[in-house]
Amino acid sequence: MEKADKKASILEAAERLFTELGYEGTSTRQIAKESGANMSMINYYFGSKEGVFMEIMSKRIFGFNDQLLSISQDKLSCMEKLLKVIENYAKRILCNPGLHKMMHRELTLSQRPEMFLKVKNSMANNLVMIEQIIIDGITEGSFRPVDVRMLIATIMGTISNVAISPAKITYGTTLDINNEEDKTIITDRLIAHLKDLLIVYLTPNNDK
Amino acid sequence: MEKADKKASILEAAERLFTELGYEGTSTRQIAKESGANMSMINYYFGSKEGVFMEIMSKRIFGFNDQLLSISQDKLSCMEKLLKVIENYAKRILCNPGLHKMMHRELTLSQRPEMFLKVKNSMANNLVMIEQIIIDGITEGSFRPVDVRMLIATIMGTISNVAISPAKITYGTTLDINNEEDKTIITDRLIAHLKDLLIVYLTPNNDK
DNA sequence: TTATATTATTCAATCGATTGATTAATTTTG
DNA sequence: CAAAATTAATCAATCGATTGAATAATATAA
Repeated sequence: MEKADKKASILEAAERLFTELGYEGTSTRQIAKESGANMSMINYYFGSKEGVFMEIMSKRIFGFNDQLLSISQDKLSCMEKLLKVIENYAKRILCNPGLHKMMHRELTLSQRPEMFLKVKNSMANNLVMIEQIIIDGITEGSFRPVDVRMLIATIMGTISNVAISPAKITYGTTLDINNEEDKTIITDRLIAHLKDLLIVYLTPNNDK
Repeated sequence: MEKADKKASILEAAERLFTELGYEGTSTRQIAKESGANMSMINYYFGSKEGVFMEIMSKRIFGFNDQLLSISQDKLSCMEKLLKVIENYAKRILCNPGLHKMMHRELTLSQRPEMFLKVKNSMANNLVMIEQIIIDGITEGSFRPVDVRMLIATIMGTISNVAISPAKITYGTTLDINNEEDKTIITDRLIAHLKDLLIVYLTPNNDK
């Protein structure tokens, strides 16, 4: 096996194990076994177990932020911007729920400060961008005045909840987010719901 | 130190450590050290490390379900029921965010099936009760027809997001959920937001 | 009550197993 | 050949758990 293959297979196995069992719950021996590599190869390529973890998370988180930025600069109405950003955000999280689970766990642990900061900053980036769109909408009068931070908690919380909750709990009866076909259905349903919710909630009331 | 004290101090230290460092990230030696107990006392009282964990979670989860049931049987309108249930649910989660973090982590791990089931069932219980209230409201025409499961994801996701997200990320600038005074403010703000959101979103549109 | 038996609690010491990491030797590659 | 890649063997440290003995508390018997 060539170098690139072995390195990739370690990352692949490690990501799957970290996702399922958590960082502490995964041993380097498991990673080696599942990837078909010798234990020493982990330290040879990544320096340490934490090095593998950092590489996985860094690679995944990278690009997670830049993509949304362009949308917020498009010539669209605030509502169009908001819906588009959320759609992208939801798709990106649901296409890899395992990573989101991992990020969420890191966010609730005080074990690895460096990783905590990385995840926190990644999330904060998305937050401020969404915040700015909503504030703009309220300022120009196209949005009702609302508790912006709490609304963002609703947006991110909804997406997160769908991504994390066990199959068959969140969504109807038989859908399973781990099934590729169902995943598309769930994603569309989530986006449709968020659009409906935000349009109804943010559109100023004409009755008054 | 008397028996009850020692047993309690082990549980107390363990809960704090499990919350901060996760189950795998906490060693029995740490628990013993922080609680001032001998290591073997952990096994003497709880059988194993997992026994301590189960006891903590069981005690906390117990009662989390029954309390909401009475509300759903009160003589209230669907909207009043829904808002009351959510208020109770939010308060209960925010009064102990650490426990919620722990439950959430267990929900994303496939390490301890028994614990996973316990947490899952606890959440599912709350879910079906909220679901029934919303379905009733839609059936009798006092609620708009909506994607019920997705709306529940929004409700639970919002509360969860506020409970889990690091201080100063979710809510404004200086509020910290670990500060007892701020916690009240945040809880009230969250409840007010959810009430506003649900009333606006679920109230049938008179324009049409 | 007092002496004895039983049970519950606490302790230091240590168990075998596993952890992440390193070494030195070997193979593969260019 | 030399450099890079891979291996088996091993390291000290720590893991959760158990041991047997000592102490404290309680119950029983006289």
